[in-house]
Amino acid sequence: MISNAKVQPREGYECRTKGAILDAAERLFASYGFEATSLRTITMEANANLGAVNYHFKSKGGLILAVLKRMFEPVNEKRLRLLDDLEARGKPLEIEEILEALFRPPLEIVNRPGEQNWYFPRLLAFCLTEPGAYLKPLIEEEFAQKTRRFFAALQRACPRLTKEEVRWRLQFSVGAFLHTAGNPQLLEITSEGLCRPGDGEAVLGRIVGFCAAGFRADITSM
Amino acid sequence: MISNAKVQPREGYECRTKGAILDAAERLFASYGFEATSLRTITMEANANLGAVNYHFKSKGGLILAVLKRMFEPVNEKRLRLLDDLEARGKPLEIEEILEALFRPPLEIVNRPGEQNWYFPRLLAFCLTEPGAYLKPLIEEEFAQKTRRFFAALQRACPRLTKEEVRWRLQFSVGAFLHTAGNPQLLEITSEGLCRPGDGEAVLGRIVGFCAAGFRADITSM
DNA sequence: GTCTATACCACGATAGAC
DNA sequence: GTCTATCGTGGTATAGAC
Repeated sequence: MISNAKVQPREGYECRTKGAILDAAERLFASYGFEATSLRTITMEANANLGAVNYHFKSKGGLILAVLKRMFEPVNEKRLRLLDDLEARGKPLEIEEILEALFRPPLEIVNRPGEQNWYFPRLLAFCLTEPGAYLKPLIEEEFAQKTRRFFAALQRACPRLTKEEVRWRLQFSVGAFLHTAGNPQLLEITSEGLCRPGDGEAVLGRIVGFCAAGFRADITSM
Repeated sequence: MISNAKVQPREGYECRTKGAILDAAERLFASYGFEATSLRTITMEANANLGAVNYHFKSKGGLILAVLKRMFEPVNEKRLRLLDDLEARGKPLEIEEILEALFRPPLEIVNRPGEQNWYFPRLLAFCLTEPGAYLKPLIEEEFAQKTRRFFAALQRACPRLTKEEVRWRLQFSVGAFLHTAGNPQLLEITSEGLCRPGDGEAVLGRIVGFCAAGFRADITSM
């Protein structure tokens, strides 16, 4: 309570440690997974001390959360920007356009050439099946809120469907996307080489087409 | 090499240990996840010794594999039996019928009343995003092979699509299913209570309808 | 406020006795 | 087949240096 001025790092100490840990963690998590990457490896790679993790991120779960958050923020921003652009035109949105705005940003990161970002939706898919409760705040903050606008846009694009029905189909679409983009190497195995996820643009077109058809369907069996 | 006869458990020692460990592991994995469940907890619950795990299953990964395999086998058998029944009728199969044969058995397990099997597709989804390589053999053996017949059936039901295109759409469908059935509690959060996955039959109808429409779509954007 | 050193306990694996 | 003892490594908590 006495002094919270002068919270700058002292001379010789910068807050570069925090960033270095984040960088190393992101790279290592992506290569070996959360569990297989130890804090000791991360801090060694980052030229930092083991205790610094606990100081900056409280726990390993906190570090994972910070890494994921830093990765997802720009993607979600881009998604909303694309949706803004669509809505700024003034005319009604096509289902395909909405889905493309939703799926293109993460796929673009994966297919950015020369970088090892293929793992991005993989982490996303992984964090959505992670049993630990420590990811819940991230999911709520970064996703539940952001997808709300896409949900609303889809409702407007599907006036014949109930709100509930639209939400179900959004759920199916996200699942189709994650399971495909999130496990490229798994897809190659199970499809026995038939599906090559390399060409992001083609994958995007396929998914969008598939899901849009699902949104347009009249489902009678209920 | 000398004697592999007489591999019966010694007097006072039975091989009930193996089964007890499997039972306890299945229950605990489902509740707390693979990582958060320790071998010590499992063996304590099973009234067995820590070392017994290593003896019977070689490693924790081996135990996980054995648990999953025991869970998935009856489901995959039922899937193929349903497909057999359809094909035995002699007339061409509808896309909806094939998808239902694929998705009903796992959903039935989840919705079996009075048992705590809600986690079944959860484990399935989890094991498909698990970074560790130790699940690959299971995936190949239990899934890649079994889905081959469903793939073939879908090809026959969609004569206008190329082999590759059918395989992509099967991938999307599986993703839609897993992401929905695999994380019921997550769905309730992100949909803000709008989607209640409780009624398995309704969910099945929705997913099947959604995916079947996707299979019927003419996707021009490629 | 930032970082270091260090100790602690739980975990998975293994070797060897019974 | 089963059990015990022990090892190396992991995440975490803390006291104290700068």
